[in-house]
Amino acid sequence: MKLIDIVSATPFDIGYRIAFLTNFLREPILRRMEREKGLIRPELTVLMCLKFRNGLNARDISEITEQPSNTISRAVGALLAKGMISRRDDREDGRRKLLFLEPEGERVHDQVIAMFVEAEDHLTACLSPEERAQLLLMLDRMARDVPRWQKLPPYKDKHPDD
Amino acid sequence: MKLIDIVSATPFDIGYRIAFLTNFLREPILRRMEREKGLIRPELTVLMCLKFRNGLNARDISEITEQPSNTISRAVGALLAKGMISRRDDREDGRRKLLFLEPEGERVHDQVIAMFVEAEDHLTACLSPEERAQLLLMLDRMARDVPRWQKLPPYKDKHPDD
DNA sequence: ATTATATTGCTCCATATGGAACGAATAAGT
DNA sequence: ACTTATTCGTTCCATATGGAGCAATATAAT
Repeated sequence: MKLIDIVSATPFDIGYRIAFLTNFLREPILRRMEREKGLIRPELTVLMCLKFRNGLNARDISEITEQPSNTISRAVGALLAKGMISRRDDREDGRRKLLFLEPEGERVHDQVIAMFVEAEDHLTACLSPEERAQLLLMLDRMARDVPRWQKLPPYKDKHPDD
Repeated sequence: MKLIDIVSATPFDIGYRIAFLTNFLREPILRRMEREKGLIRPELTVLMCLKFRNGLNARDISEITEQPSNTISRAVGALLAKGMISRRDDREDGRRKLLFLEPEGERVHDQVIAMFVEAEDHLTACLSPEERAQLLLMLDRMARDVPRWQKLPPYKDKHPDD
């Protein structure tokens, strides 16, 4: 018996398959990143944010990624110690410390991203180019729709105290 | 700035969006399950496996879900203590201990699944019925294709020692 | 000015999780 | 029969992670 059979038997077809794919796509790579590059997950999160926009502070990254501030704080400390990012005070607000991607950080970032790109090729190998484009459109629409339902009151429990 | 903008800027469109959706779909529910039902994730894993097929042993569940055996062992112990599952020795092999879902376990399982079903409705609200069906087909094909590339030698590192 | 409130980044602590290894039970080889 | 190898479940240990709260700084109110 395979896990996919259990997945198929559940009444949340799409969500479970998406979670299933995430598990087998992302986990091995992150595990390997931890082992070979010595980076933990929030550290990659920070690198990706800074790669996208340099000069953010820890609070920005925490809010964008919806990760706890202490998690980001730890990651920033580790990346600083490794010389992968640098930090300087914001002249306009002494509380803020601006973060910048250093060459070493960008190098490692790009290496990890390359692993994900390779995995993506495997993942989508069974799709035609048209299907792939269509899938991307649908996923993008769903992703951009997340904020609409994410902030709804927490999903109601249909059986509170049975 | 939103996280989805960073997602869009990466060269692994589909995989990242899938991981993004998984994060915002699954994490809040699992967090809530831990808080309100007192179940941790591997415990739900065990319940789902037994709901699908009663009488598995811990090793079966470990192999099906590709979770470490100690993780499953802990979850089984916790579920036994709560009376959510039961266990009896296999007459044919004294090492194996067969696991069975108890009514209390099934009740909690169904409650958690109901949360996922509700989230799935939110997730797919932006799709037409035809799109939804098509998405499901593609996701299913990709999920069933995972074993093909999963067991390939670990993804090559394109920049080993730059 | 002075007090109250908000924000930033961090540390302490509890816990979830995975890797390694171990004892018990079984199977395989000779 | 006896030794060796394998399998099952478990415990020990290291670590990643999140929640709560704290000190420093900045802003607002009076």
